[in-house]
Amino acid sequence: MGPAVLDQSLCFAVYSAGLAFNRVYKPILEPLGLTYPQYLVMVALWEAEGQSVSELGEHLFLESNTLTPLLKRLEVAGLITRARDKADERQVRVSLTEKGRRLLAEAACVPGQILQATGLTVEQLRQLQRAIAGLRDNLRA
Amino acid sequence: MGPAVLDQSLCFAVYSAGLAFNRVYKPILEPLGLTYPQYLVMVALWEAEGQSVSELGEHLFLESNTLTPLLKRLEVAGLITRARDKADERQVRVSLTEKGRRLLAEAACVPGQILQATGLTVEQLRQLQRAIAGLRDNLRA
DNA sequence: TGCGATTAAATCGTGTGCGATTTATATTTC
DNA sequence: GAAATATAAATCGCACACGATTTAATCGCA
Repeated sequence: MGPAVLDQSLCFAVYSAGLAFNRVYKPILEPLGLTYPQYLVMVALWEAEGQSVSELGEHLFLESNTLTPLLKRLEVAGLITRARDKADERQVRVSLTEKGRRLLAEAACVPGQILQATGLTVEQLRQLQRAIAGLRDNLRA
Repeated sequence: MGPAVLDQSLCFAVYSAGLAFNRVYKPILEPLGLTYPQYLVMVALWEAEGQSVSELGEHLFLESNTLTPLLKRLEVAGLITRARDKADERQVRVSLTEKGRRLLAEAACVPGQILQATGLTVEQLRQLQRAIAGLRDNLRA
C-alpha cells in the first residue's frame, strides 16, 4: 500500500461521493418527508405506476428484502398503496395515492438544486453519468 | 419527470455504482472477514497507524457515530486495538495488532481483482477516479 | 484559579442494504 | 391432477450511516 491509497481508489471515490450526495439530498428531501432511497422509489413510480416489487427492484438494483420495509414506510406515510396482483397473487403492485401524485409538484425543484450542488455543467454531468453507469454495468456483468 | 429519469441521473449512477461495488467486494473480502467499510478502515491504518477516531473519520468522511461501533467490531476480531491518548484522554488512538498487520499480505490481491471487475484500463480508472473525487469535493463544499 | 465553552467519543434511534430463510402462489412434469 | 419445482414477497439478523444527544476531558479567559 503506497501513500494515500484511499485518495486514489476509484471505489472509494464512488463510496465517498455516494455519502456526499446523500448529505446534500437529506436537507432537500426532508421537507418532502422522504429519504433518498424513498425518493428514488417515488421517481420510479412517477414514471410508471403499478410496478411490482420486482420491477421496482430491477430499476433500482434492489431486492424485496430492502424494498418491502421501505415500501411499507411509504405506505404508512400515505404516499403509495400496495396490493396483490389479482392475476398473480405472488406479486405486489405498488401504486401512488393522490398525495403521492401531488408530491411530484413539490419535488420538481429537487434536480435543479442537486445540479447546482454538483458544480458541474449539464454536459459534464451527462458525460460523468454515462461513465459511471457504464462502470456499474461492468461491475454487474 | 421525463422517461427513464433514473437512468439519466448522476446521483443515481453514483448510488447504484456504489451498490455494485459493494456486491463485488463482498465475496472478495469475505475470506478476510471484513466488510467494505471495515476494509477501508484497515487500508487507512495500514497507511498510518495510531490515528484517532476523528482522523480516521476525516479520511473516510465518517464520524464517530459510525466509526465507534465499526472499530469495536474490528477490535473484537482481533485486528486493532483502541486506547485513550495519554496526552489527551478525549481522543482514542487506533492501532493495528500483529494479526491486523499480517492481514495486509492477504489483502494485497484485492485491488487487482477489483480493477479487473471494473473492466476499465488503469488510465480510464484514474481519470474517472479524479472526476468523481472532484464531484465529491464539490458536493462537500 | 475556576468555570463556561469547546472538543472527542460514545450512545441512541431510525432507515437502509443484503445474505439466508420462510411463506404463499403459480408452473411444470409426470 | 397431484407432486415437484420455480417464482415473488416477506421475514430475520447483522452491519453500516447519520441526526441528535450525552459523557468526559481540555481549553480559554476573566
